Amino acid sequence: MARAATTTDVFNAIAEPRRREVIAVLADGQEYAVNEVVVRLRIPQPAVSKHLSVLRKVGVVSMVKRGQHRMYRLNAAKLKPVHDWVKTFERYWTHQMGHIKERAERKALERMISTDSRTKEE
Amino acid sequence: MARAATTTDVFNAIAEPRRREVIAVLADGQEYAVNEVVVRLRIPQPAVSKHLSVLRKVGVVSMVKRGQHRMYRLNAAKLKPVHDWVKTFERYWTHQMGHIKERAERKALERMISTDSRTKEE
DNA sequence: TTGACATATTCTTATATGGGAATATAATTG
DNA sequence: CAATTATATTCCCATATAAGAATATGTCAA
Repeated sequence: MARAATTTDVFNAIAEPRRREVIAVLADGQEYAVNEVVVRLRIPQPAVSKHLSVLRKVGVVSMVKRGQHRMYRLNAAKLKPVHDWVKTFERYWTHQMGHIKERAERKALERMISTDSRTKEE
Repeated sequence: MARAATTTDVFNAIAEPRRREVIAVLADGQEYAVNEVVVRLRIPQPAVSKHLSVLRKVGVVSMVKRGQHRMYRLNAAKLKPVHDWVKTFERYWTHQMGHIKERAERKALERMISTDSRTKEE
């Protein structure tokens, strides 16, 4: 098997640079027609449609038909899992490293002591 | 072309679920030998080595040889770009939506007014 | 209805994976 | 040196793309 489907995993959906560009266009929370995105990003229309389609399947954007146009809107809430995940590491660049290193060293010591037993178990 | 290389793009590197699991093991900032990761995640050793290799190429982990072992350590700083990117959307789930919607509607109006001219230009 | 505009879909192709199996490389120990 | 332990690498395969071109579908306007 290759990778998890772009169409079911948000992390994968945003892994594509152009998809992030599309999201950037929608970032102000307004509705955009496909062609508006096309004009702004200078990416072929089919490509934009495809990327929007992927984003829609993951739920990162929503779409409503309006006459001749399909209006896409960002559904930022779907990005929260990514935020939550990466937020875990915030402390690594926010605080001075002092505390973290201390803790790490303490833990490393504990781990070293119980290494052999742990290696065997399960 | 397919997708941007996993080995050069952090977003892509973390798109793989198992890679995030590996990162989770290293999340406490300590050094871990490959086999420690193997035991903890119950993933075949070659797989772990490969994932670590990818993460290392992107700089998300660093490695030092120590005797028979290769110790890997998280280099969380490399995740900051992801954090910065997704942080942009924080307001969408943090604040009440009131203000955001107001702004969006105001902007939508502006845009509607200048739509035809913009569509033609460039 | 015909045409023009907006968007989606289909097909093809090149390519980048991830996994599994087997094997190679390295360092340690007896 | 031989055996063992720890890791990396290579090969092969199935598959999921992304891009580009061409075409289909849908909608509005005269």
